[in-house]
Amino acid sequence: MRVPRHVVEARRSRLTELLLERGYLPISELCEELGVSEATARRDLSALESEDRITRTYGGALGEFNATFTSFRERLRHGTEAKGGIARAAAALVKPGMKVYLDAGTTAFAIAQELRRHLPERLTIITNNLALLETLGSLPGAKTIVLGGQLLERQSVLLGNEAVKAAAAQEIDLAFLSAQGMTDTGLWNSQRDIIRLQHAVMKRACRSCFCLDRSKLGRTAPEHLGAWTKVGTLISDLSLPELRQAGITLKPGTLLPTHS
Amino acid sequence: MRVPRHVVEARRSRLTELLLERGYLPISELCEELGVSEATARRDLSALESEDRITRTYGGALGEFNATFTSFRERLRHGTEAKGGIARAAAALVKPGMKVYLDAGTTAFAIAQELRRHLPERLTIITNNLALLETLGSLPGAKTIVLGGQLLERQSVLLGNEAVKAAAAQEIDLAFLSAQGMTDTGLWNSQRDIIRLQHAVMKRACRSCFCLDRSKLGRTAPEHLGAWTKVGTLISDLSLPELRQAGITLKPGTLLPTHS
DNA sequence: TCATAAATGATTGACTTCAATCATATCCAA
DNA sequence: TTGGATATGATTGAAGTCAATCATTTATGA
Repeated sequence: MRVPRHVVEARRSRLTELLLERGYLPISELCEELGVSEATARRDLSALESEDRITRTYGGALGEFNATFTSFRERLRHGTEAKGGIARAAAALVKPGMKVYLDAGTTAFAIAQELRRHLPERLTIITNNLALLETLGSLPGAKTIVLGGQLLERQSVLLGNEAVKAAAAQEIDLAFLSAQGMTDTGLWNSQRDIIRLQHAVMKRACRSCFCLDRSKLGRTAPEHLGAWTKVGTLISDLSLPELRQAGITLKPGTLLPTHS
Repeated sequence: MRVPRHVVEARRSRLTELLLERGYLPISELCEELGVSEATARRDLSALESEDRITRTYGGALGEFNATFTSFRERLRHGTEAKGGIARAAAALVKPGMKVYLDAGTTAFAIAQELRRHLPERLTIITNNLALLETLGSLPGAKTIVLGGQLLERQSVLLGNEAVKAAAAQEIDLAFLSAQGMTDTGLWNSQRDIIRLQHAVMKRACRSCFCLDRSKLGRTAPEHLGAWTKVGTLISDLSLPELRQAGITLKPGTLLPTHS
């Protein structure tokens, strides 16, 4: 029997809420919870999936909550070859007892996963990258510090004055930073707030390593992060000749290549 | 053909890694990723499930990642009747443009969900409760600030000196706080670091509301949070006579009852 | 070295999920 | 008020999932 449109919408909202709260629900529980037949529950799931509000699985569904996280991890899987090499080279620099800063972005995520594999003792990890916390929270014997700041809706990162101020009070042995582009004039990033935080971190770090794969070469972004003279270490799958061809000359010892 | 034990363990570790990265995977993809038959994949899933390292679903499996979150949300669902009332009463105090602090714990989660339903304009939410961020990140027009601090593994909350320092720099209109127990001598909480942060928040807040349901009455915890004279507002499903019977007398106007 | 235990893949049958179809009831707009 | 559109539940057959069983292969320990 047909039912008013707003009732359908309300039920579907409730369904997404339920999935958001519970993470995963099998069809049978959805029917019970919503008081509808399986056929209707499936129809709701189809509708919501085509609006990208949930993710269907065989036998049930996942809340968008999971979708955001998996999409983030999905993004990570793409540049895997290059990013994996960069992450391994970066993680090899980390020694027991160090205080390590990890930037926003998927490269930092790859480094964190690498650290989980080969975990040095008494590590302190400092970051504002919320996507890392699920990974890092379960590291035994490691200490994780979040700088704080304002939550950026789309990206899962904290920025702003609070973040800059907190960074200025830290001691950092090794900072892994990323950027959106590199040209002959230096490094580029998308947002002024990200760059402000990166500057604050660089000022407090004994060593700053920028991690950029070859897809960033020749690209710019709205904001200029800094000239090459300010870069202490560049970890990349690019070679010195490739960089020189793009007009980038580095001081010797600056480039840390990835061996894959 | 039998295979060495360490190979099996390695594959199962890899399986949990995969699920942690992807959130959900159907059996077919698991077989492909791991290079084993369905039968073996299922056996691995059974083994890992009995060790509580993953969650099986019909047709696939979820990473423990989801399990932690759902368990948190599961916990929330239990005290629902009381907590829901408290959350509604609390959310009713929030007016447009306010800066609101939300504490650790499931009560704050309930308040955040309530705020999502009826969202005042230009809200600023300040918190160290990471479990809230997924909920709050999607609130349109609201600003979310995280204080920062050290990540506590079990609880998804940030504490320590960084948190206290950051709290001291905030302006807060309304703070919603919780505690683990209440007796005639005042409020109790489990950890010194939590209490230090709560004190710092109370010092900066125009109004501090403690949210405790009746299950907390008469219970103590390792650390004393403060005497009743310091409590500005108590939101609870308890009545004044019930409190008096437990030896607790409040200044008039302190108790904000829940009407369910 | 040998016997036992363990891991694997294939197969089977019971059970579940799913999309499509259909009849029915009710809404919504003309 | 009326006719078409739409939501719903039941049914059905195809496809998928799952646990149990069995034969085979190989690690492991005595």
